[in-house]
Amino acid sequence: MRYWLMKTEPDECSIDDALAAPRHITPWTGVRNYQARNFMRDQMRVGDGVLFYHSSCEEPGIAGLAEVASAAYPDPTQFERSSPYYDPKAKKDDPRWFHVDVRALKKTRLVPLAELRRRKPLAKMVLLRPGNRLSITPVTEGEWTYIGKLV
DNA sequence: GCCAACGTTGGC
DNA sequence: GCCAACGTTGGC
Repeated sequence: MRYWLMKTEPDECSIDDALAAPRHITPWTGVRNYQARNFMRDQMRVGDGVLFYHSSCEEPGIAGLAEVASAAYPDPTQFERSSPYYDPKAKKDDPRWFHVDVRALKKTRLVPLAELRRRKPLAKMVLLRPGNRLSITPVTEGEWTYIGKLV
């Protein structure tokens, strides 16, 4: 069992949106970064823990808890010409982008980025590394447990 | 809206 | 395979 932090823009899909979806499931489409794709495709397993993170918004931070709900499968938006995530180089028989389904479990209090930075036990979180922009980052078991008590 | 940091692209 | 130019991310 592994743990992850997944960023989403609440304007696009907030924790409330994810909880309102059928069976609380959101297909995590639109990831167009190879490292993030590889995490989903190669390392995620059904049941892995997910910190649901709001980014690019008024108050960035952890907003909820979720879990990985499927194995990785090809992202259909890469083939949709009208989609902002359309990738002309992706081929049907050789998809470039993969994603998993995420099941939202609960909304938590918003734990702001500034608070995460302040918490000594979280000092080594990948999310907090200077210059980090990855939309999916691994979380250690220690960090997961600590954050579980915070929220 | 700014801008620093980073990833990707493509010419050579 | 290098690297400059460009586009994107995301906090502020």
